[in-house]
Amino acid sequence: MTDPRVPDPSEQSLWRPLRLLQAAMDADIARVYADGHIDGLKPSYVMELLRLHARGPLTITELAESVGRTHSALSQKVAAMRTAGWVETVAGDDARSKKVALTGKARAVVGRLAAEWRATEAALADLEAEIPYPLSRVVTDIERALERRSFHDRIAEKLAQDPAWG
Amino acid sequence: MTDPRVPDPSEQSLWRPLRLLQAAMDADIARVYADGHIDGLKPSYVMELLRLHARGPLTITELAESVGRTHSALSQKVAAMRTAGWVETVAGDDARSKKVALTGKARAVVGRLAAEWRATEAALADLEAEIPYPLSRVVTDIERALERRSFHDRIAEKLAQDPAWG
DNA sequence: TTCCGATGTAACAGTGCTTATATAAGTGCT
DNA sequence: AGCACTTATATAAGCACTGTTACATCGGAA
Repeated sequence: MTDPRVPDPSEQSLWRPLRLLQAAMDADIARVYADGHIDGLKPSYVMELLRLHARGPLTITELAESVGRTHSALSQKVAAMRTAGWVETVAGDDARSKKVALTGKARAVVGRLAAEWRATEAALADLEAEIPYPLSRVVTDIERALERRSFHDRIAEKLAQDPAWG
Repeated sequence: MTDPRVPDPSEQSLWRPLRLLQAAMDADIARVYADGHIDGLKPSYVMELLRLHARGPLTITELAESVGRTHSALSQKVAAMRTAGWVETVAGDDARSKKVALTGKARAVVGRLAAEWRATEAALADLEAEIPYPLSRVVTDIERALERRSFHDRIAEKLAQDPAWG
């Protein structure tokens, strides 16, 4: 029952450690947010808040396009953020488009969010400096390799060579 | 309004490319499954099917423990897989525990799933060989660095140094 | 007036969990 | 045997999150 040709996902060689590492780092980032405990702020709002802070008031449509979602999805998210008191709608260029702007409450905490963000980036940069070959270079190495031949095509080729296939 | 001290997540330096890369590779793996178009097989079932194939019939509780979920969660997943015709319940060691086993239909396709899995691993191994410094070494490098000091602590330290904090 | 553009909202889909409860079967004690 | 307790599984109900489609509204432009 332990056929070596039958891979057991639990023993996965490469993909899994990478995922675990990334999940662990994500969890640590989440812990940082939790440490700072900003009351009622959902982590999923942070990106929008920082973007509004960096770019100033944006319309729903602009926000939607910047994250590749429908206006409806963003409208709902913004509505939730408004209910939670993080954003408010101000008059836009004409009366049909409104701009989403940070509230005072949001402005009071966005500095800390930005600091957390910078700290995460800085920690990552330090981590990079500490290892022999920077992660960012590996990423671009891989990206270049995948430009030459996509991951999908590589898998398909291996598959075609596998006698158990077809 | 474009304060350089205010990070805009859309311009994120390091984390984002890594996520995008991983998402792109995930999407390619999903495409491989879609190519093979095994009717009605949800990608989320693949792991369990391969595990059952590799290890033989397992109880719900064993499956639950192996993925770190409650038995209830697994019971529901197994029920769905049973409805879809991928697994059946066979008698276990005593009458209260049942073992989850692959059906003939599942056995007919699990060879292909295993081949896809192997192909993905092989493609990954080739990709590794193609880049100057293997991803797996970077992963262990980072793991070792994080053993010395956790990512959380690194971020917290950076945060403490940030005048905008507090 | 008619249409478009921007937004809001209702209804719902789907994944993947959780808690609490139900049912049944084994185990140990008296 | 009768009882309490534990183990294994099933199921009901619901939540959190995230997203979708379809429709409604309202202001501006031609």
